[in-house]
Amino acid sequence: MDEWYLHLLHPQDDQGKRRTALLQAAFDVIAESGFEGLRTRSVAQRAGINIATLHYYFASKQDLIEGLALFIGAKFVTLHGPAPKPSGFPALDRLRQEFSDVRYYLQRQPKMLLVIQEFTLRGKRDPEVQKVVNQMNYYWRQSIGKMVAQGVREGTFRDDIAPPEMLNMLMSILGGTAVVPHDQLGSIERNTEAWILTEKVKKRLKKQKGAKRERA
Amino acid sequence: MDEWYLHLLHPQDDQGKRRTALLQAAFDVIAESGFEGLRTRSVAQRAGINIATLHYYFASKQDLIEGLALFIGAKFVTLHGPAPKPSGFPALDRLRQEFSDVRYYLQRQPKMLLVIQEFTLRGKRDPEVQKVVNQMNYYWRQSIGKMVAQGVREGTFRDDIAPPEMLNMLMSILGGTAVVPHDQLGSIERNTEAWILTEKVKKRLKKQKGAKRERA
DNA sequence: CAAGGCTTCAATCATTTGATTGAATGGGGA
DNA sequence: TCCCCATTCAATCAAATGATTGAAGCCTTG
Repeated sequence: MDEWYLHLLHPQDDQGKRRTALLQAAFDVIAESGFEGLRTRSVAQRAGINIATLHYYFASKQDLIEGLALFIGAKFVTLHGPAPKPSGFPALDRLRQEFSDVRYYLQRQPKMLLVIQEFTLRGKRDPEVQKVVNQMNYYWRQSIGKMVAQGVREGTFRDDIAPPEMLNMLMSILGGTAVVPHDQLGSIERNTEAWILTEKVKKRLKKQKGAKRERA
Repeated sequence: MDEWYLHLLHPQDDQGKRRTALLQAAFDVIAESGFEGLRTRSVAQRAGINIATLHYYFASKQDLIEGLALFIGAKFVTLHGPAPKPSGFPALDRLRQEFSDVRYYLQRQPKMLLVIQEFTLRGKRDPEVQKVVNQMNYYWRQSIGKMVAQGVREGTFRDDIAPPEMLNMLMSILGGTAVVPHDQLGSIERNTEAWILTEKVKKRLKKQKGAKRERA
């Protein structure tokens, strides 16, 4: 996924802004009523625009949906939770960033999560949408794959598990957080760290923590 | 979740059979086109029944959907993958049964998985559907919770992780398998066992495996 | 056989929905 | 100023859609 699409998020001209307003309206409608309740009329009304004008910007409903898919894809790669405090282990920081992102989506962007799920389902019967969904998944998997490689190389992550297997486990754990009560995310994060970090790093972290408590 | 609803799956009389045929047809339509494409006409046609007759069995489309939710809830608790070979550790067998179930759904019942996801999304805006979805999740979580308790009690599962936390991890791992390439499920199962089993049990299993290889 | 009620169906209704049309609007350039 | 063209809109169309109606079919019971 390249970055050519960023203009979608920050349109320059009036034309782009109206397009974006329509996409945002479509996003809201889907978040509220799902694809099941997506009506071109509702989208136009919510954007304060005539239906015919909507069809000026998007030839058909399908066009609107595909435009929204790209819009969401662009947002997905730029939305992040707050960065964790540096721990001295870059790969661990990246892992914590992943959990921070999940937390951010669950708590601050639940609509985004909903709409992504709607698109994931629609992708099963809509090849154009599927493309974008696949890109998002690929991007995410790739990013976690790099983190695993770095963690093992650095000695932050244990090396007795083959990196692709470690990647699978992380994908499953992170992806599954959606089915777990939201207030249990901390528990999952802690246990994931306990599972993935080497003993040496865990000891080092414990020492740091002890020193911090000392100072306080 | 009780078992009073089993009549939904094995109707006795003609009336029940026609009802079930309609539900099955609705299930198929949703699997193919989602709620987005659910039309009473398609359902009736697929069941080879007149639309008015559909409305005789289900007063409204909403009625049909709620009926289908119960139907799926009933199927959910009865569908299982093949039972694993007994390992000598009951809790481990239950864990393997869980993975067997996931594998079964992914490979043999992908439609069921799709439709459950559709209902999960719809539940967000439909309280009646939400009830059934919640029941299914509760049932599943409960079942895994019992397994964890048994595993720790037996000494099959490690005891240095609080059972509720172990439950969270398992839910996340199992729930996340949907986002991982299906052929990686074996890798996840192996690593989950490696994570959850006590050293003693792992050694015992390795010895069994060695003996088996000896005999061969 | 006749009565009564459960079940089915073709036909129809009112509304919703995606899309189009042709006229109006308004700003920029010659 | 006048023209051009991109943009916007009220009005409208044809098809789709959830639901209803009234007649007919069929089985059980007396």
